[in-house]
Amino acid sequence: MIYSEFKKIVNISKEDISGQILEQNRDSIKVKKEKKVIENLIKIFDATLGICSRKSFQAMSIRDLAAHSGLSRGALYSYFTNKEELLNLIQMQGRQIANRVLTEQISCAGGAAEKLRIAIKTHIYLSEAMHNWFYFTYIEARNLSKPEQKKAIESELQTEAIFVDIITTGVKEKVFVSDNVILTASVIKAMLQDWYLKRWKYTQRKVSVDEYADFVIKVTEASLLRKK
Amino acid sequence: MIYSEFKKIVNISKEDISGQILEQNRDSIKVKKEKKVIENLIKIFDATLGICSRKSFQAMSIRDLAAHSGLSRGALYSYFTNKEELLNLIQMQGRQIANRVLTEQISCAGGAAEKLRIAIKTHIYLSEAMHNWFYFTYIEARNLSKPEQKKAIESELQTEAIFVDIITTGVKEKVFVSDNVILTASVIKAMLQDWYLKRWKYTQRKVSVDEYADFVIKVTEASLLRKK
DNA sequence: GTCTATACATAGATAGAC
DNA sequence: GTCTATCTATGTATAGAC
Repeated sequence: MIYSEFKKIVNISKEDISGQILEQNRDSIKVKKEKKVIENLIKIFDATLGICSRKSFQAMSIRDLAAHSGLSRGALYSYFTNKEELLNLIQMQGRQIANRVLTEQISCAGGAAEKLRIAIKTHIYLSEAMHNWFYFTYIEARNLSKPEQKKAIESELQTEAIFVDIITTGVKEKVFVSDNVILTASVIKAMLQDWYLKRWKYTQRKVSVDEYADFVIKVTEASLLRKK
Repeated sequence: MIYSEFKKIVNISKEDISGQILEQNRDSIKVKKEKKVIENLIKIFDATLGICSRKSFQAMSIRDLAAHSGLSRGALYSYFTNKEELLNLIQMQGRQIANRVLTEQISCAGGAAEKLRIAIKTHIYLSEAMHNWFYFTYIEARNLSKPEQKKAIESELQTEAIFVDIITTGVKEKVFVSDNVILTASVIKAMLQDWYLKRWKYTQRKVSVDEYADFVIKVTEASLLRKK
């Protein structure tokens, strides 16, 4: 799999999902023409993520968003009932895309060792293609309402569970050795996360996506693979 | 070194540093009695960090802070000229304590392998003892002014450089093998950071500080130590 | 469906009493 | 040194015109 191809898949999902978002939020979205809604939702999401890569969601005013999205303040409120709901919509959208792509990709793989490599690579590719969203989700999670925070945590744990499963299978198949599967999965997640939390650092140092992914795979395998 | 002893060291530094903060900010602190200043600065810092473990700095109003610190709104402005400056003060204080403790502890160690183990353990102990501050610093870094952001980045890179140095020495001494020292240091930092960014997860799973530290050391050594 | 104008709330900062 | 009262700015949300 090559990164450029991977990016196309994500873009397709992006439009699919905007339709789904509409379905799931018919009540709070007042505009009726489906085409218009999808078109404007994408504008709104992109503008929000763009602004919030530089400042916090709270620091972004509706005035900001109106200016960057091209819609007026009044019009914006036809797509969400209040600012908090916008925050929820974005989180929902991102989780859905990420989840779909990740599970799709992993299902193709064969043995545990290959599955692990693909899971790592896909996750890093995903966070590269949807960098703004990954960053936004992590950094704004604490400003969600309690029930939405719960969903975010579930999603985080679900991703971790994918790695726990792969490693557990690998241990059973005797290709991996690990005395603490959960902690292993945790630190893998930590390394994956660094790619989108500290992107400025890697960009500055000209570390490529593939270089980083391969390195994480190497470190992981050094600790998991049976020594000969 | 045991965690409980370690915590005492940090508390001593906390008072020392409040004095230093006063020295460095004579111009913006209007209150003259040194004892009062130190006493109230500690109140203000603790209250801020406490509130900001639950919501963002921006979401914390001066009214919130007044209520939690025990000082009135008016009085607070005797200790900083505006809210942004308070943010800077806290970052400064934290960086100074962390930096001092980390360099002190590492200087005691012998060979590269031991130095690496102590550096990892100290960093995790530190972020445990000063959890609120570490979390706050990371999460609020993006809301700093450009020059203050630069200082934060320098501090981050400086910590990473400590690990780069240790590993480089180890490679020269032929106790470590690494074809990419900088990436190795980066992923070590990523694992260290997870301890304070995802503390809820580790608390929930009853993973102790020492267990986590030992695990990070194990993973690191699996990738760095020469295979026999 | 989208805009402009505006009501209403909240937060930062200051002035002057104690 | 600290407090209360208050000014001013900014931001969310809505109402009604187009």
